[in-house]
Amino acid sequence: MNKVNSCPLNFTMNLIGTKWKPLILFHLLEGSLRSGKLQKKIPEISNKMFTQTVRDLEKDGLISRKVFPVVPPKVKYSLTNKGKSLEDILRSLDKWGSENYLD
Amino acid sequence: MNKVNSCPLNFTMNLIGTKWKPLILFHLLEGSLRSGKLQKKIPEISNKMFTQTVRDLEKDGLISRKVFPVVPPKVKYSLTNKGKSLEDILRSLDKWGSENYLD
DNA sequence: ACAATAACTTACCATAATGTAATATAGTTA
DNA sequence: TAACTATATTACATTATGGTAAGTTATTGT
Repeated sequence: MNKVNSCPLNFTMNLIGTKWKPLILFHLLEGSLRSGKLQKKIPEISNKMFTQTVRDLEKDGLISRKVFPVVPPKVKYSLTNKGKSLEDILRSLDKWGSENYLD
Repeated sequence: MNKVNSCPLNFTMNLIGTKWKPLILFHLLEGSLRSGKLQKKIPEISNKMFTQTVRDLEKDGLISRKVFPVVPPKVKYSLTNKGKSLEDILRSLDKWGSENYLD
């Protein structure tokens, strides 16, 4: 996508304005989670989109990924400080949704 | 798109989580604007996407569209109360963008 | 009569986002 | 030795989003 940012808002939307990103960040607000548990918080997401989305978020420095060298694999995701700085926004978006769900 | 909402946040993102919607809403925060003026605030948007997006926003009750029966046409867009209720969120998103632009 | 105007609308095409299903990995347990 | 595990990857298909360029409208100014 040709990501032009005519204003800061646009920059933000290009970073988190997708179907799954805010949802994943939101579920990590309560603390770090193993990959499987995080994914189960979002039943509708496919395996592929989950991996793809957390990779994107990691690339953009919003979450961190810690791999434990065990078998079967163990991976934990958590918010970075940058990710945490979105907390108010994520909660506001969620709140707005709950207030406007019925319309 | 199959819009499933496992949490309110998802509902919100399905409503405004696109490339242009937040931008248009944002520029209407300062008051109503004629179609052409609004579009010029967002130089990168194509004619088609502009119309398509304002129609979507109108359908979802976030903006209102007033047509003046004159020639050449005159159309004004403004935020509805529902749209105005996004003000804090829009400004927060914009603020976050300006604070994280450089990274 | 004819171009200029503002706000669309349409047809057509390209790219990005998302989905499904199958497969890989390699120790642990049966 | 074969199934089980949690995590991830790959190939392939579909749907959503975005873009370009041309056409439409009806009155006003020339």
